[in-house]
Amino acid sequence: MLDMQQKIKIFKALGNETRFLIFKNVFTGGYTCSLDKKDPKVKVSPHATCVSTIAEHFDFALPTISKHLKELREAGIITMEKKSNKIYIEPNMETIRELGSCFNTLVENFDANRELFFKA
Amino acid sequence: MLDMQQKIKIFKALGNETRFLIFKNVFTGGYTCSLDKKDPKVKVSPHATCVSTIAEHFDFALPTISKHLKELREAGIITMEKKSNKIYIEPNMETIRELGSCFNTLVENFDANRELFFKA
DNA sequence: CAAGTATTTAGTTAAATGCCTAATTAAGCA
DNA sequence: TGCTTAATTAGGCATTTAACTAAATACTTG
Repeated sequence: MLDMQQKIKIFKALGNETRFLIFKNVFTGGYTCSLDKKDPKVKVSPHATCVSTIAEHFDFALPTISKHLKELREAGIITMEKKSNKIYIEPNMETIRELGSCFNTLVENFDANRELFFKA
Repeated sequence: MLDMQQKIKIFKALGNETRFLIFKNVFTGGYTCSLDKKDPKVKVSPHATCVSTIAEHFDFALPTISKHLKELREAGIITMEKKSNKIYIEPNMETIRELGSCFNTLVENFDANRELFFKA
């Protein structure tokens, strides 16, 4: 279960347009690290990408993207795994799933309480 | 459906500890506006509270709480309705529900895509 | 080991954020 | 019509954030 501080970190991470777009990119990119296109050196998930490949899609300098990725990783919504001299990045589905169920629980409980209150 | 900018606003709003706690307070408070306890003047939902009642639970000045509430309202996660000279505040379940289903859709699609990729 | 590739760290700067107090608006009541 | 209550607006200040460039680290390869 995500504790409150962790949830706040996640919201903070996604509450910035650039980071939100980076997350979207990691999540839906659907491209391998472009550096591996011609000559793949390591075996990774078909969704995995790497820092400089993500940066290609943005007008910000590489260190800026790197810092944003660090914040997304610290929030637990992406994973970054070093293989060879690159870092392969994937969404952390476990966290996304948990976050979804938090909201579901919130809605269900609220509905249940309302029903309880208004029952005959 | 929540558009991207709206989602970012929601995340930004909840990505600050004070606002997160205010939201929690609005959501789970379970108390009427304390000013109405003895002598209720208007009829509101049993969950509704008001700005100064929320502020009682925090060590921040009233204008600070007011500003935070405004941000939560602009993000669409609470509603604020003026009745008499007080403002009654409630969680906006519609937005919470939508946000939950966004994450659910994200998870489901990802799982579906993964399954598609790895199928025999 | 030198050169190249991938990424992070350090240090700087401008803008945004979060808080405060004082003043203002709005509504209800004696 | 003034007095009280509820909330917002205005203005100021300290801290944090998000960006940059330059330098450092880590790993690979000739």
